[in-house]
Amino acid sequence: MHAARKLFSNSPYSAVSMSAIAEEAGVSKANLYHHFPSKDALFMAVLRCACSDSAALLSQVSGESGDVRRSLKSLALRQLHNMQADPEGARLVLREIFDSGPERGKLLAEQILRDNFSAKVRMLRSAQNRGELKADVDPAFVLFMISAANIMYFQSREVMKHLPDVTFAEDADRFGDLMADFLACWLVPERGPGP
Amino acid sequence: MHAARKLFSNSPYSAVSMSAIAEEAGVSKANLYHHFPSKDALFMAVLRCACSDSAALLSQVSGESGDVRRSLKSLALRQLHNMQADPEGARLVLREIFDSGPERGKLLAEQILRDNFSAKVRMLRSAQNRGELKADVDPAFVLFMISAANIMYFQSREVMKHLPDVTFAEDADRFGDLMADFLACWLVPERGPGP
DNA sequence: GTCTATATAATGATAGAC
DNA sequence: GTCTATCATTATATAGAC
Repeated sequence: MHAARKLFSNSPYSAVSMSAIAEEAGVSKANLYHHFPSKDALFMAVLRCACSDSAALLSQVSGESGDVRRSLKSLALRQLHNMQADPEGARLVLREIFDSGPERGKLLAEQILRDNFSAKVRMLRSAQNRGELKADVDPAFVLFMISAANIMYFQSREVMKHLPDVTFAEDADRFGDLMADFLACWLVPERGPGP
Repeated sequence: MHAARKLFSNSPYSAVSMSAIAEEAGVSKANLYHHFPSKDALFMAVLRCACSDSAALLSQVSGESGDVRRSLKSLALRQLHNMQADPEGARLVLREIFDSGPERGKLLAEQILRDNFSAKVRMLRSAQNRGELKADVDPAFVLFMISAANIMYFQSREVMKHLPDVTFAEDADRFGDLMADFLACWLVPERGPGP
C-alpha cells in the first residue's frame, strides 16, 4: 500500500499499472492480487487510508480555542502545513475532488468533508455572534477562500515559481504572512485602549 | 482534434485510447496516425490549441480601461465566465498546470501564462500609483487569489454543492457578488462628496 | 485520405506449484 | 504468502490496398 500510495499520488489511476506497483513494492504482481481482489480495490484502500489520515490531521485544528483572530490564521496555516507534511496523501485526495464526477463527488463531500466543514462554519458563526468576525461575511465563503488559496499554492508552485513578480512561490512563510493580512479584512478591528 | 479535445478534457491522458478517439471522431484508428505521428503529438496539438484559445480570451480583459474598481471585478468575473464558456479547454489547461512536473510547468509558465500575468501586474501597479489600490498589497498575490478562487469554484462545484451552508455552489451570480465584496477590501475607499 | 488487417508490447487478472 | 507461467484483452503503432 505504501508503494501504491506513492505511485497513485504522482500519476492518475490509469497511468499506474499493477506491474509498476509490484516492482516498486519489490513483490510479484500475483502477490498483489492475493491481497487485493482487483486494482480498483487496491486504489480504494489507499484512498480510504489517505482520507482518514488527512481527516485526522484536520480535526486537530477545530479543537483549538481562543478568539477568531488567532484561530482563523491558525486554521489557514495548519491546513497548508498538513498538505506539505503529507503531499502524497494530499495529492490523492485533491485529484479525487477535482476529477470525480457527480456520484463520487457526492460521496466524498458527505462521507469525508462534511462534518469537518460544518464544525468550522459553526466556529465562524459563533465568532460573528461574539462580534469578532464581521457580521456580513459568509462563513462558508471564508472557508472556501482559505482552502482555495492553500490548495492552489500547494498544487501550482511548479508553475508559479516561473512567473515574474511572484515573490511567495518558494517562500511558504511569506505566503503565510500574505494570507494573514488578507484574512484580517474579514475581522472586526480590535478596539483600541480608547481616549 | 475536436473528438480528442472532448475525451482528453474528461479523462487523463493514459485513460484515453486512440481507438476511443477514432470512434468518437467516426474515423479509423489508422487515419489518426496518418495525421498525427503519435498519440503524444495529437495530445500536444490539442493542448496547444486549447492554450491559444484561452490566451486569446484572457487577453480581451487586459484591453479594458477605467479605474481599478471596475477592472478588477471585471477581470475576476470574465476569468470565471471564460472557463465556464469553454469548460473543455479550461479542464485541459488546468490538468496540465496541476499534474505537470518541473520541466513542463516551466514551459507552461514561460510560454503561455507569463505575458498575460505580467500585463495584469502592470495594470495593478499603475492603479496603486493612481491611489486606487492600497499601496501595501502585493499585486501578484491579488491575481493569485482571484485565480485560485475561480479555479477552485470551477473545479470543485460537484463536491461543494453537497456541503451544507455553501449557498454559492450552484449560483454563479451569488459567487460573483461574494467575490466583488471580497475584492473591495484591497481597494482604497472611494472619496465621499465631503462635508 | 481513408480503409482493413496486422505486428508487437503491455495491461488486468488467474492457475497452480512451493 | 510468495512465486513462475500464462490467459485474454487492449494498447500504440504500422503495412499496404483503394
